[in-house]
Amino acid sequence: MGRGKIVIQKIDNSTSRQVTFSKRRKGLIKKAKELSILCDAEVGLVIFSSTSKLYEFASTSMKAVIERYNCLKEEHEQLLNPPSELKFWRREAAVLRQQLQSLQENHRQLMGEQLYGLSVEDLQNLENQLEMSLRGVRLKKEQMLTDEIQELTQKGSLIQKENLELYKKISLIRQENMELHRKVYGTRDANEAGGNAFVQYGLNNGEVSQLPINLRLSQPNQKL
Amino acid sequence: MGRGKIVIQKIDNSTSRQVTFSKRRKGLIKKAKELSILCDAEVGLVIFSSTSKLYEFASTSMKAVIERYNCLKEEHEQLLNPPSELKFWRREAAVLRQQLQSLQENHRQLMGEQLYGLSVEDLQNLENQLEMSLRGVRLKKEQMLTDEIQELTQKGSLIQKENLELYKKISLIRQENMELHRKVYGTRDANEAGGNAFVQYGLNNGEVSQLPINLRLSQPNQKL
DNA sequence: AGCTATTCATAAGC
DNA sequence: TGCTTATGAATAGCT
Repeated sequence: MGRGKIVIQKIDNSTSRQVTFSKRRKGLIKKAKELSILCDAEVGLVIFSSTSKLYEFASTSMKAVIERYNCLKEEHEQLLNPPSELKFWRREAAVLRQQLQSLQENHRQLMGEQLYGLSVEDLQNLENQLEMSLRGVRLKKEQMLTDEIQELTQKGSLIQKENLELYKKISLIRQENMELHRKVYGTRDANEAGGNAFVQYGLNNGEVSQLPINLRLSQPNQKL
Repeated sequence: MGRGKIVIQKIDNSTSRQVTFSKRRKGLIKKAKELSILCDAEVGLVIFSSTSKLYEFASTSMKAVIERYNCLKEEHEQLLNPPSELKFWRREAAVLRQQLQSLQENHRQLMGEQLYGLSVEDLQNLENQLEMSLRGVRLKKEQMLTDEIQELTQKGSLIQKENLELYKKISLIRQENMELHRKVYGTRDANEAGGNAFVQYGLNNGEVSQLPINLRLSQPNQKL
């Protein structure tokens, strides 16, 4: 019924499909309504579009139709009725509460509390568990500290290298400076004005170069 | 669409109504099916005849359609039905589930697992906690062992006392026996028939009296 | 249950 | 989305 015959299969063109859906949905609901009136029938119609939009028609009310339907097919009632859903959530809460309590007791025992009901064997197991956990935690901590130390050591040695370079540069510049002095003031004493500052910076060159070694020393002593 | 136009109202003639119901019902279901196929929609259709006979069509399954329908409606109704016990229990379950998850994470860390997100400080705290727990558990275990040992020691010394009493009795009875022997057989040797049994039981009197001391010795060495 | 005249729904186009 | 129109489908009333 239309300008041309169509085959009943999914309409490829999305727009066309949307238009057809709109038209036919309207027609279907109209016919459902007519049937219910003409023939004194109770009709319920639910339509979900491909975009999940809901359209519905019910001659009485959808709730009544579904309930009547469920009454006839008593199997489903469990998940669909509000009272049974209430039951479900109550049970769910009870189960969760029990799990929580059990875990809390376990937790308290792991924290060294509430040990009254335990046998010596239970206590021994708990002790073993705690020792194992402790070992794991210590291992992890050590690993992290070791990593950090390694990183610091690397950074330290890098900085040390940089320092050495800087010292070399300073020494070069100082030499250059002294030569310039000599050229400017003749062969007289060069340590007068510009020289002092350099001497202070470069005073204890050997001491600074030992710093990275100190950093390395703290690494291997961490084990317990 | 028929030989004549009809008004949409309940058909009086029962037979005619029955016929129309049959025809239109078939048509309605056909159109519902076509809509679901053409437009990729999920459709559910329930029809109760005036004689309460059920006819149904569902593109997927009626159960799925009704569940989907209820899911959508529940979200809507939640805002309209504030004082719902259902709502309460759902929230309760959600809260409990969250608590449980939090505790589970904590628990796993206490068990030395899942330490990936923790800082060195966290790990140190965890280690301290575990050490404290371990101390508590060991203390409790020791206490129980000490108690048990004390009890055993008490029982042992009680039994030892009882033994001593028994030895005294035996010794008395033996003397009495020997005297009786003397009276019966004259001044001759008394260690012949009846005497042997007693001698075997009482042979090493001094050794038995040292047993309770052994029990006591094991008590103070338990600490670690 | 079949038939057919008639009405209706709707595909295509704008 | 709405309106129009040609056309096929649905079906009212009859047999």
